[in-house]
Amino acid sequence: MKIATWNVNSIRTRLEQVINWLSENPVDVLCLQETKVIDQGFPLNSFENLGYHPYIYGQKAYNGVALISSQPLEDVSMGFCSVLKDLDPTWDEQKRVISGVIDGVRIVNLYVPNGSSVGSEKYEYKLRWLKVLGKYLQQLLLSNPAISMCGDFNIALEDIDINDKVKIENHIMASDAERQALKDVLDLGFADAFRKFNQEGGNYSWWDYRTAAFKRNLGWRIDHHYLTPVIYERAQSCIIDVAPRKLEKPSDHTPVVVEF
Amino acid sequence: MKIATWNVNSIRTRLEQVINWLSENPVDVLCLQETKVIDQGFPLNSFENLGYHPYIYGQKAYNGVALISSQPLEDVSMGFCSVLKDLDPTWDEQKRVISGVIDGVRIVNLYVPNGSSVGSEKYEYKLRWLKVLGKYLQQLLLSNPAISMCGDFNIALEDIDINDKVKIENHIMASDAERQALKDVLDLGFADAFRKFNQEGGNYSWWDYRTAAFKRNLGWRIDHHYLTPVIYERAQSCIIDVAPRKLEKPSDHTPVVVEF
DNA sequence: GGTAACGACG
DNA sequence: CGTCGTTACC
Repeated sequence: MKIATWNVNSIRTRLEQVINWLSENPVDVLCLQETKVIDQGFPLNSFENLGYHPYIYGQKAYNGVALISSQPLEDVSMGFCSVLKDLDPTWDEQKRVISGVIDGVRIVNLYVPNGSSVGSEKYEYKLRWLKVLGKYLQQLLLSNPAISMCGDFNIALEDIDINDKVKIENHIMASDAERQALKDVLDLGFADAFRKFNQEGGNYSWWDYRTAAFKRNLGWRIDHHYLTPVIYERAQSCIIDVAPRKLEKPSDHTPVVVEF
Repeated sequence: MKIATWNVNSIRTRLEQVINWLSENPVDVLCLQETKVIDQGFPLNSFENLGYHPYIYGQKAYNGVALISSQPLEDVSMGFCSVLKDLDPTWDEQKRVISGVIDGVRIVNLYVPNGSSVGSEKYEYKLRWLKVLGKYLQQLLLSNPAISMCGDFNIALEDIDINDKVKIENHIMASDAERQALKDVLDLGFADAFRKFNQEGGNYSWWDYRTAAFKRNLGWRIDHHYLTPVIYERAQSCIIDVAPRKLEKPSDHTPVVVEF
């Protein structure tokens, strides 16, 4: 099974690129982040015409996630609150979580808050959000131990996931508290699929639009696939496909594909 | 001599199309309207690299005209006021007029105000602007009887210049007062080059972006070449080149080329 | 429908 | 740098 994650930074702006990529890179599920469109504006037809089944969870201007599945998904759920019944419903105001089951595997697609800068209001929200994510996954694990979680985590777990031109010290996406919050989540039983196959630095999935970061390969590896043991054991590859980032008017992120 | 007029609706957005067109359609002078950029932002190099001499007169966001000449122009003048010394300088706040001499022929490039709707403040401005234009041309004619005036006139002089789906009655760009104001100007000795060669309707130079007007050929002929007798007599052709309007992300206007 | 400017966000 | 939302203009 092939699962791809791609923060497309607006599905409407990137539609042609996404459709082209998907045509040449068929996957079982394509997990999109930052679709940046309300559900009525999502280009469902483009994916249906390719034979895919889109499941969308969007909002105006910001955030927004989607699952583009080769076959109908089971038990699709949008947001945290449909899984965590007692959770404050404001946690679902930002559309950052969508999940569904394919061939017995639960796919969880996340757009983790960026956090703006260390110590900011948004940073605190990011940390709290990761705590909620932990509870959400605990709940999901109760009914299904086979989870493939992916998305834009907006966190580089290790220093080798970041180009060395960056002053990592207290940098957003690299601060200790963020990393620890993510590690706490992963301690539920998730392992990084990419690191099963590759121990090298210099592998990035995101390059800032500013300062010509891509041309200078000043990137970050912040888009991940995290797998629970039953899935991790059978994982065969995890590849960052840099090609889409080279196109005209690209997303700042590029797809990452895991096969298991 | 070949003179082209083209309202490009932003030279920065349309640069590639304009350069491609000019490469395949060399002219002596290309007259641009709605460049929509201040002079520091005008892509001079792109034209210079093609061997042309650009003369620009732009402003922020709106209006803006330019002469792109195959050879250096003489006696280039920007705006009304440099010709009409006693004119209120506010007439040059909107950049709509540029002129220069090539091979003894004065080229006048205009972006006539649109006028918004009949009876509006902007409509009155359009009528007053055309009166000033008349005085401007009178002054120019004193020193040179050979004038080739072109541009986006935002006026369809005859009903056959407008598709018949439009209710012409008091429509902006077709009202009696506008037509009369333009006719008063033309009475100084200008004749419509296009009508020397073509008496048919259905020939348009502008199609509204809205309502799929181009696909349905619901256009207007509002981009004109008006020639004084010495030039008009030797005119050999006047062609509307519809091709650029068929491209992706086109201007709403297409080039009109006169040869004399 | 498609320009541009501006401010917010990343 | 490059999204979006807004406003203004055509």
